[in-house]
Amino acid sequence: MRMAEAREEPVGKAATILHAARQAFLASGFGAVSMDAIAREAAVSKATVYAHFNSKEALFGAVVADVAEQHFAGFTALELDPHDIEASLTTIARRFLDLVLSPEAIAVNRIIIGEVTRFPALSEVFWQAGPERNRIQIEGFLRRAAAAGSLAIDDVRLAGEQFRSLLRGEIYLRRLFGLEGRDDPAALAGAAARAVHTFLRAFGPTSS
Amino acid sequence: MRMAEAREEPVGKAATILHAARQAFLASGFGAVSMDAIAREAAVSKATVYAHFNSKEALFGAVVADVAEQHFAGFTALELDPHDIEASLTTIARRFLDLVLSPEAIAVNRIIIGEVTRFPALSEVFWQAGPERNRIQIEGFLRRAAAAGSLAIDDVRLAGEQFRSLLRGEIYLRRLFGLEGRDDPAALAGAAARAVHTFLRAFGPTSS
DNA sequence: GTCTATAATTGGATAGAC
DNA sequence: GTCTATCCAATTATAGAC
Repeated sequence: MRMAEAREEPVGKAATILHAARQAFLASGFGAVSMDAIAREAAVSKATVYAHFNSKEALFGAVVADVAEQHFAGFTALELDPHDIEASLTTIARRFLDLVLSPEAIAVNRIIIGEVTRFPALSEVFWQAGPERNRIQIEGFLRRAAAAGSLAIDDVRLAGEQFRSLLRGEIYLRRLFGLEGRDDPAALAGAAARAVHTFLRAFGPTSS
Repeated sequence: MRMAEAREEPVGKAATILHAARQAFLASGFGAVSMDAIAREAAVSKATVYAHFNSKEALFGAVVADVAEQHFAGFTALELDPHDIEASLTTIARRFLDLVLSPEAIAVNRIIIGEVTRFPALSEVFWQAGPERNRIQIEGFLRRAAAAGSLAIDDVRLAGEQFRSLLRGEIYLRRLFGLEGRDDPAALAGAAARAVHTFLRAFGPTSS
């Protein structure tokens, strides 16, 4: 039985190459990064890169799968109290925004969107590993909250989609377009609060 | 005084080249398109392309500016009646979705997002020509509706942002990721109706 | 301005030694 | 598996004739 590999200091050439490729692709996209640059960054020869990954496309796919799997795995809403609706929604909101607005998530979104015509399959992989998981977690909570009488929801799927849409807001798009940098945590909390506020105006127990 | 140039059949080599480049870039992105391909498509030599545009980057920039300017120019909400709130919001909603979900808009979004690290300035150009215009039009209507007592809005800017976010919903993201094709108009109308419905639950005159 | 032909470079991928 | 050296195709950009 082995320990899990460290995240910061990759062990082995394959991990080193994957790590270097990840940095490079997330920073510059697919087209602007050369295999030479990746090999240089990983401090190995190009032949070694090809010994582990058959092509640039394959390496790119491995990076996307790696990022998606690792980055979105932790999102959960299981332990939240459906009776304390505002606090629970606010917690979900902050977790969601922390995740989707993180520089790494934005970078992955960018390259997948930009290369969707060249790698249509990657979108599907990413969507299942990322947004779908978030959706299921959030819908689970909304369902429990509706059952507890904390929310007046007919269509849980729709309400969940609208909640996530309110959360993303304009800031997510502006980040994708590179129009603003990293928010301070206070701004993020404010965005979460405004989305929760409006969501509760529409779906709160007293609204219908 | 000359007539405006026809849109379908570009007049002159420069326009022909721009047209061909537009088709190619929108279909495949920046990196996957070669100047050879553009010259071939435009039925001119590569030297002629370079006679009109100094570089591939410059040609790309011209395409983005052209698309942004032309595509978003027509969005307006000026003539809508703030007293017939549901109908007016629904009209805005359909126009907005028609625009932002159109294949051409999705394609432009994709290439700008994908190349944002290589062409940071293009995002700004596009944002001003597109989303900002939509925002201003929609806020103008919301302000009139709030003044008329048709909506209960404190912060017009926020309400407008949330309305647009509800409209984009999941479908906009799924389009960006290439996960679904062109909607039939009925589905689009349904998405508009659901967003308006929720918006009115939150901001309608009876809700607060 | 427009063409043909070509320069100059880059970049993905591999051969062969160790 | 790993390296050095190299091949080969594609691509941006330009020279020079008309």
